[in-house]
Amino acid sequence: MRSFTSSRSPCPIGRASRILGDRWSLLILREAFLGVNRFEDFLDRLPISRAVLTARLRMLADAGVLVRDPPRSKRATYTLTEAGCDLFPMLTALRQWGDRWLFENGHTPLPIHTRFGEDVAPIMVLTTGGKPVVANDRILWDD
Amino acid sequence: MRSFTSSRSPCPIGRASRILGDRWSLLILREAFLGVNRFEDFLDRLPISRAVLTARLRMLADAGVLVRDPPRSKRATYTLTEAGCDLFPMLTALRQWGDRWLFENGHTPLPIHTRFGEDVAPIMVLTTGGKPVVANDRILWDD
DNA sequence: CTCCATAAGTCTGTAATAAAGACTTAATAC
DNA sequence: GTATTAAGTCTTTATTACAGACTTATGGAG
Repeated sequence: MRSFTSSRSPCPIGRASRILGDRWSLLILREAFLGVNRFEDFLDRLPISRAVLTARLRMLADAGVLVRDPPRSKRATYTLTEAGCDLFPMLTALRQWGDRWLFENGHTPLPIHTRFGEDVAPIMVLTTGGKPVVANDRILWDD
Repeated sequence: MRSFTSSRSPCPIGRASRILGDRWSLLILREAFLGVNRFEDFLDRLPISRAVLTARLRMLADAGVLVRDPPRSKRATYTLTEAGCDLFPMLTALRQWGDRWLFENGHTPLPIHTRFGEDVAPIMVLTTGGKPVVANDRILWDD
């Protein structure tokens, strides 16, 4: 029983929203990036019901974001695929946005250290030539 | 009647997912970035019901992503706030991800021209020193 | 090999949210 | 003022979510 058929939208955001646009997918992926990969561990860390977690993990696997191993038995692990790992820039942008706009004044995000000992810089949209692109360059959104 | 009370999660992704983690919010924002700002225009461009669109627009306004003007009468417009515009990097990252992973082989995104005549570059996560950060720098995700 | 503990998943009844579309209200054009 | 239409509400039906008990299968201990 397949719980996900991919969207046929011509728009990448339309397609992506069918995968990520629900109450749990972003949170499941956050946990996956933190290293969580077992069913019961997701269950412990998120206030989600078992049935919905089953459905979401299956959907994310069908969508190619997670891989279930072994594919056909119990006691499986769910880990990020290459496509899943590639959501890292989007999730980081979302995280930065949340830190900027969803906390009371005075909130400072927990310090983030990379293996270089440097903080993560604010994510920017740049042209190939390195010039900043802003939202009201509306042309960007032609579909 | 308020249709949204902000999340108290200590995690910015937890908070953000309460705003963006549903079937319509990302699509409404996509349209908003395209310049759509009237109720009936959103309705024409998305297969959403009137009642749900009413609720979502109110939620997005309560969340500070859109602003409704005038605030208390009909015939209003909904436009992106500064916080809403600041979702541009996240939406762009999502768009790039969708273009990379959600289309059959051979798909090339529609050419995107900025006012500089240059394409948009792939969004990267960098340290303040300009070094690339990758997903399994797991430390990044400590909450 | 058998049995046990437990991870993963299903099932059931109830509650919340969404869909479709008719109906209502109010703002603007004339 | 009246007509038009944009914005929103209401009602019914359908979908999805929830809590929690129950089932199934797997890996380990002996």
